[in-house]
Amino acid sequence: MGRTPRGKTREQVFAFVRDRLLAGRPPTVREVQAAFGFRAVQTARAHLERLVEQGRLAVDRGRARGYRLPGRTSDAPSRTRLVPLLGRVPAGALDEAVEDPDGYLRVDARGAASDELFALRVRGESMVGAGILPGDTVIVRRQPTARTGDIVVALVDHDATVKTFVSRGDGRVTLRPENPAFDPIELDADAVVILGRVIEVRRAL
Amino acid sequence: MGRTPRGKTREQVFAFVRDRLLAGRPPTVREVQAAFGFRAVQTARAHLERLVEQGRLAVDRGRARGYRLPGRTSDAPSRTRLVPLLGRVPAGALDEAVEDPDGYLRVDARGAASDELFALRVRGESMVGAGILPGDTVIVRRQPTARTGDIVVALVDHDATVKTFVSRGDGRVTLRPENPAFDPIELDADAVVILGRVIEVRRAL
DNA sequence: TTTTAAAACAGACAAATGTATGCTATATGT
DNA sequence: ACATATAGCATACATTTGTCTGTTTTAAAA
Repeated sequence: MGRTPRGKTREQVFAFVRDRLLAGRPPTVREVQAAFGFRAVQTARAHLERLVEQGRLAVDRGRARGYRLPGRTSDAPSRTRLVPLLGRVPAGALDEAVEDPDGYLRVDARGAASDELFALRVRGESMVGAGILPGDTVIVRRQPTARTGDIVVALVDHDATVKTFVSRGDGRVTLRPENPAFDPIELDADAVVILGRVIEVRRAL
Repeated sequence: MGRTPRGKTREQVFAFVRDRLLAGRPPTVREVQAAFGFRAVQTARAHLERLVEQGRLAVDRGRARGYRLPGRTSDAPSRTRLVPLLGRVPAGALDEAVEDPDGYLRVDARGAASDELFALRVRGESMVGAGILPGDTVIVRRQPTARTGDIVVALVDHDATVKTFVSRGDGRVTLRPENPAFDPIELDADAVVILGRVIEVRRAL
């Protein structure tokens, strides 16, 4: 009946579908219909199809709950990955820890594949000088080596720890805390076990 | 034909469904069937139902793509919102700035609606003591008031700044930098313009 | 005002999808 | 070796869901 002003309902439909998709629960056409009280399925479908025409939604034709967010828009974070948040990393069993995570974070992946990333809660104050506080979450890219100055997650005494990596010329490396109250850890270069490099820090307040 | 060892296929089915759910694309029974090459729909369904019995999956009965991860909301980023990243906030025109963002971040919203949040790049070193460094991104929940100890975004001299909010008893408030090299800002309580409270800090390395 | 396109409604059909029943084969424990 | 629960197969059916055709109403443009 053309009741609402032009395009207004459409915006609300888009917001509804987008939120459902971001929540991981794609809606059916009839769920959109019900959400807006349309008395005809086709009303909901017309809105959805128009959004597809505009490129604001994508769709798997013929599939139930087939509407999607378009793969890559310039506005939206194009490639977000789900990254496992690990409670602890017992003695090198990284792969096993990844299989049973405490949860998942959504991370804007900049070139890294999903299985290359994991997240970890920071314990202790050894990195406060670098702006990494206890309870912060660090997102780590798995890699066995590092460069001087990288902040890395390394295995020390069967526990994962966050430190600044410093390669020295004499075949030894230093894991440097960024807190004068802590002492640097020195190891043989071939004895240090690096789990990965910290690529992002997050803190909820 | 009972080919695979007990429970082994089930694990793989669970991993498959879990990954699909985390990716926001719940599978149908027949998609599970196809993914594992089962020749009968019921084979896939039996696995899924068993996982539901075990409590490892939940299900919306009768709904297409109705399998879900059980309640543990920590497992799935249940409500992620797209939050506008603002380049600058010129003199209070927050609504206009939100209309023309530099981009979007995906944020796990804990109760906050999408239009209540925005993100901002931090300039200056005034908050390094709180682990907020220049270039960090702060995610802000829009609110006009704050409590003592909150880290807020406030308008000072027509520019947005991040400071710790301290309410004093005498009708004045202090915006406190967390860096001894900076001086606190004192204002009348009714003169301070608070744009919102910082709820998350992110730093890309 | 007239015209036009968008918004909404109504009913129907077909495909996708969840569900059920009965059967066979095999791994596993006793 | 035997019993048994599990894994898997085949087929059918009911519901959900995507899709289509046609009509009516109304906001916005001409």
